[in-house]
Amino acid sequence: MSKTKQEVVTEFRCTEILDAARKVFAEKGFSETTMDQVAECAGIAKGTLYLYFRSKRDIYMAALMEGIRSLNNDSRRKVEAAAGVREKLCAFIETRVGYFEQHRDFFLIYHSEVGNLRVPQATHEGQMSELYLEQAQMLEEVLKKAAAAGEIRELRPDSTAFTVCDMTRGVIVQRLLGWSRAELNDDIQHLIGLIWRGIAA
Amino acid sequence: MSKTKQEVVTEFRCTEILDAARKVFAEKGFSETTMDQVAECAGIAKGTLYLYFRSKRDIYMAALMEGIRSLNNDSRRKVEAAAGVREKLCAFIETRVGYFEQHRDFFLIYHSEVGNLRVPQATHEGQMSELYLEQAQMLEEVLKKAAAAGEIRELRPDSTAFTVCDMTRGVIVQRLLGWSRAELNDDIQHLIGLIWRGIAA
DNA sequence: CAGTAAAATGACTGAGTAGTCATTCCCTTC
DNA sequence: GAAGGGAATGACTACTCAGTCATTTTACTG
Repeated sequence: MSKTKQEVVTEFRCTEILDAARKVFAEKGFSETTMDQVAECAGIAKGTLYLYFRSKRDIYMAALMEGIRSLNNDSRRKVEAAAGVREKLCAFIETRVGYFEQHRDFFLIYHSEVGNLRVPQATHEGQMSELYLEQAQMLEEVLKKAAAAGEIRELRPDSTAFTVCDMTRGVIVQRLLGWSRAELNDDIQHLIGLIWRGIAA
Repeated sequence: MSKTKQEVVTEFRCTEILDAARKVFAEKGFSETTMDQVAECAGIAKGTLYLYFRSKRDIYMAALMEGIRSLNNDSRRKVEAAAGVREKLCAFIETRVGYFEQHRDFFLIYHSEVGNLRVPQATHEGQMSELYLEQAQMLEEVLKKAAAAGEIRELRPDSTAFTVCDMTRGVIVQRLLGWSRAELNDDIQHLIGLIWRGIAA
């Protein structure tokens, strides 16, 4: 009973902290953000942060990982629900673009972290690229099956999967930086058109 | 005479510093790199750095800008020299992939900076994205002309240009992280195949 | 409405580092 | 080979900030 209550409070605080973290880290980046800023944004004292997280990096990684996990789950669900290959691809792209439009803060962290190819922190080593690879592998499976069924031509599914991910990310960046004035759906359809002709049998 | 000599020394020192900077910034990222490390890597004292550059950020941006400028020049030259559209595209991708394979340090900085969508430093504001857009615009021109000549189908040249850039960058990342075990040329050809079918008339 | 335990606080500390500048070094010139 | 001046040096300063912990606040219980 009391334990449940405690858990609820803890979860609430954690969410509060991670939301604040995403906001400020997105604005300034990891190094330029101070714990005082995170605390202020979350409306709590700095010491409190350390009741729920070990370190600054911990908060950052937690905010990042949670977002990626949630995004991957969304993507997987939508892709599985879609019927044909083209629809699955469409679902993948739409889900991701949509998710990031809804969570710009998260995208900024995500994108900047993907930009960090240098060796990650020991504790989280691998975890990040594991989650990153997960999305690509999901697509890879779709492409493999489609190729086996003759629905698309034979090509290297791994490389192609990565490329689709890259293109999707690219569209999001274009939109975020205001380089694209088109409607969201036009951007997506344009991209799908390009990909589909590229891989069609 | 003496002025020329001084200029030579200055240029030499600057090159020396920027090379060292690229190396250490690539390893650790901007914030985690100390000026002492840059100095040590360049084989000079820290104070000397400040005889040639105003600040840490100055060195970083100089290293970055010089690289981008050189890359863009290479790309433009090769693209202009190539005959047809497909060849121009090929030249673009080959040049960039090749350049980055030769300058991995630079790519790490470049890639991490492209990952920073937050507001850049006041002084260099815009300069970065200007140089970044330059490459895409070059491609855009090629695509526009090709579309007008009926060599490729009609599509949004701006968006497509960005997408090609994203895909190119993606291939480089795959190779750098060891996610691709294919030969360099296979990766490039695979990508071109994908793009060409995607945009062909 | 005490009494107590858990949660929250924020002043403080210690480590780290960008940038400075008095001093030293070295090269040129006469 | 002495004098002069510009280049190089690195100890030092002034500051920032992650993480701590003694103190205060809050919440619960009997």
